[in-house]
Amino acid sequence: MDKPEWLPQSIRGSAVERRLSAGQALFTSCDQARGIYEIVTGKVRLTRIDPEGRVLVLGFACAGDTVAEASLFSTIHCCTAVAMTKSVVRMYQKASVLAELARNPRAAQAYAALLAYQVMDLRTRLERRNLHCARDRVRHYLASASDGTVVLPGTVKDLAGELGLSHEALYRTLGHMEDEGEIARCEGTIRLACRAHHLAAV
Amino acid sequence: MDKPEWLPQSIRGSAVERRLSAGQALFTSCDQARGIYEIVTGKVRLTRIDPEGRVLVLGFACAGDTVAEASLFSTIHCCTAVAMTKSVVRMYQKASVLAELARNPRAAQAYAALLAYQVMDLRTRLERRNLHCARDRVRHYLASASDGTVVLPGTVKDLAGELGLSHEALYRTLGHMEDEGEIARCEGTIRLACRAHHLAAV
DNA sequence: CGAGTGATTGACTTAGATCAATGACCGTGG
DNA sequence: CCACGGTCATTGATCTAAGTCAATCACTCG
Repeated sequence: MDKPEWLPQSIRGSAVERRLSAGQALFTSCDQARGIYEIVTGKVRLTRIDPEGRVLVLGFACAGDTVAEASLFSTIHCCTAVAMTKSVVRMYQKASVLAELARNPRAAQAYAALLAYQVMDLRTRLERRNLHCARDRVRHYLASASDGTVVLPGTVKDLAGELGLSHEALYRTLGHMEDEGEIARCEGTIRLACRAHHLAAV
Repeated sequence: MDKPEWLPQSIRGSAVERRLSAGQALFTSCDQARGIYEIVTGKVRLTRIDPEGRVLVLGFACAGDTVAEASLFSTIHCCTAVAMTKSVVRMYQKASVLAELARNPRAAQAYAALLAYQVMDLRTRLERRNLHCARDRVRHYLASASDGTVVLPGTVKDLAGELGLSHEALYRTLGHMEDEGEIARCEGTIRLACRAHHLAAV
């Protein structure tokens, strides 16, 4: 889910490559956690399926990202990873990563920093779920974009899962926000209109 | 938020103690993160206030727990910690903790494990927010109790914040579940009724 | 003994879930 | 090369669970 700078070159050699076709699962919820994965090429979607059958999007991993970092200390995976496109991944055995972390304090600290970042990110997402109005959730999501432009990592439907909205509700909300000039959409990207323009439209 | 077994005895000495009265803030959102805190006695509530002014309960820390572990890699706190009762806390300077982690691989690994656990916990909470029906969220929350009995760490109102419900909705839901025999409540604890009994009531 | 807060219940309103239908697009296999 | 099945994007209509406003009672803390 984030840059694997913390993975020292030294254990790269022990990794096993695996290729996936679009739609193929890398691992699914409750599978044995055998190690962590680095995405070499392609894109992987992380999800959980709730008891109701609803999809919770946990995130996306692109080339260079690692997934299942937190599974290092767990025997099973708690989410499902599915390749969105034809992808190549590298698996690092749990044992060798743990050994490396024990040996290399710099790597251990970088790994801890990565996890700390994820904790903060998850808290932000939890905070977003606390907003009751669909539009506020979208605004909160867009607020993370420093330059006012967000490139959607997945489909709009995926975004709906991430925001905890039905896809219909999200389509409508985006539509309204566009009508009112608050945002502009174009090919999988959303641009926040400058404040002045938006205020003018209201 | 969790047991500080990872805090090596060696840096305990450098800690600074501070005492708080009930309702007093240990730190608030956007404060400079100076270190991590261990709760010696008392109880602390971690919250975030969303843009709407709504309270998101991030968790509670009791004697022995540490808070703000993830702030070790951040310059500011992203949440607010308020003492729920008269409390005593110990602060460990950021620099000395980081130095210790760099020196002591065992501590670093334990710290990483703690963060990994938090990541999984947060994902579970996010998953809970994906449930749309109040009752399902309550069930999901209670499901984490292995023995079917949950001792509420805070007030029912706090639980409402944790579950992302208005307190009224939660009171009503708990009331209905109790009426139907699905749960039993007593002095801040909730007991899941045995399945047979519940089914009989329906 | 008031002030403040939690717990609880009632009445009303609404945002969003749900069900449903349509058009666009895409990869695939005959 | 094209028909077909699948998914995404979009919009409409309907319904309901939960939010909001409001009032009351119990309790605790100076």
